[in-house]
Amino acid sequence: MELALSLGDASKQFSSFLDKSGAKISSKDLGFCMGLKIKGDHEDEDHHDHDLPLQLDLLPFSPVPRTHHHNQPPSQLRFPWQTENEPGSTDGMGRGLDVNRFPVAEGEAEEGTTALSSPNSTVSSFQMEFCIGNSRNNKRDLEIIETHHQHNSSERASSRVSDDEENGLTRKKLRLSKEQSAFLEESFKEHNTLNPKQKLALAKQLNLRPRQVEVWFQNRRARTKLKQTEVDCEYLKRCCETLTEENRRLQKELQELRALKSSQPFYMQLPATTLTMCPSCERVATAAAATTTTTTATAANDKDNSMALQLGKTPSGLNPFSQAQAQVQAHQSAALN
DNA sequence: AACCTGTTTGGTTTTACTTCA
DNA sequence: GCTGAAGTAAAACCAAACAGG
Repeated sequence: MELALSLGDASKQFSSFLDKSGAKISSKDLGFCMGLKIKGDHEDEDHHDHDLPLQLDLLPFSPVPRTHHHNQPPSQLRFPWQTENEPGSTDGMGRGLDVNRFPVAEGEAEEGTTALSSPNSTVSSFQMEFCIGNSRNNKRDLEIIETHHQHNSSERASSRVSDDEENGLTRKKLRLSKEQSAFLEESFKEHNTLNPKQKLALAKQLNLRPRQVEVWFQNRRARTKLKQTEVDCEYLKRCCETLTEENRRLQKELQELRALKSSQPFYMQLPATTLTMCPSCERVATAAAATTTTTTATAANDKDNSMALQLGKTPSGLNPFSQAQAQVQAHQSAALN
């Protein structure tokens, strides 16, 4: 069994599949497709039907013919910012996803409604009634009276009015279908904000209220921001851990240097010329200058940080502690000779 | 008017538990 | 008594909707 998932130009990802199934697609179409090719346990047998790929097109504009949709032509949508000449656009505007179709449109395109609903969708859908009040400021004027299908998920995926729905069980919330969400998601990738025109066009295409589209984009932006915050937080956490570790290492190094200094006072009195450098020109300081610097540093014994800084400025590339050790060893061998 | 942010609401999924064959 | 399937209630999660700034 082979499973392939494609975002974007489905024609490329599934060319091998589609070649076998003979499906023709336009390379211009943008789609979200999932291909499933089942090879049965009896591949050696003559079960050709097992080799037939199954491709699910999860966006309304994905290019595979919808043979499971009563041979209806695929309903294709375009983004509001696309012109009719742009890829993905069709002249079939205005008949989009209608899982949350307005009651007005319910009757005229019921076949399409059913066809566009994924049979495997667990998404609920509702029949809505809109009672528009007088005040435009009162958001609740736009009452949604919806009743929930109490049947199985595939039935819930359609927008048909059931007997239960007529009971007037009011809900204010509905879930968008996968197709609607996917289309909004694609729209969001293009533009994470909408101008009023785009909002209206999207709402029309998806058979949603403009307010729903607006809220969806708001929530989507919030989710994006939250995710980004989490990522940033994680990054800062790692930075903090790295710096803490570095700090710990430097503290340890400093302690070792202090111990070295107290155990070998003779060598530490020697001018530490090779341990210092001029902070301005970043060259190793002269003996006199170094002496001055060293004296200063020694006088300010408490200010170990400055010493560490100086040590850290050594141009050799070795770590300061190793360099100090090397110097001590050199002095020791010189003293022995 | 549009957006952000925090909160509420409710649908869906997961989990823990019980019952039963 | 043990096991696995089936059912169920509560918890957890997530997305839609709302309110206020």
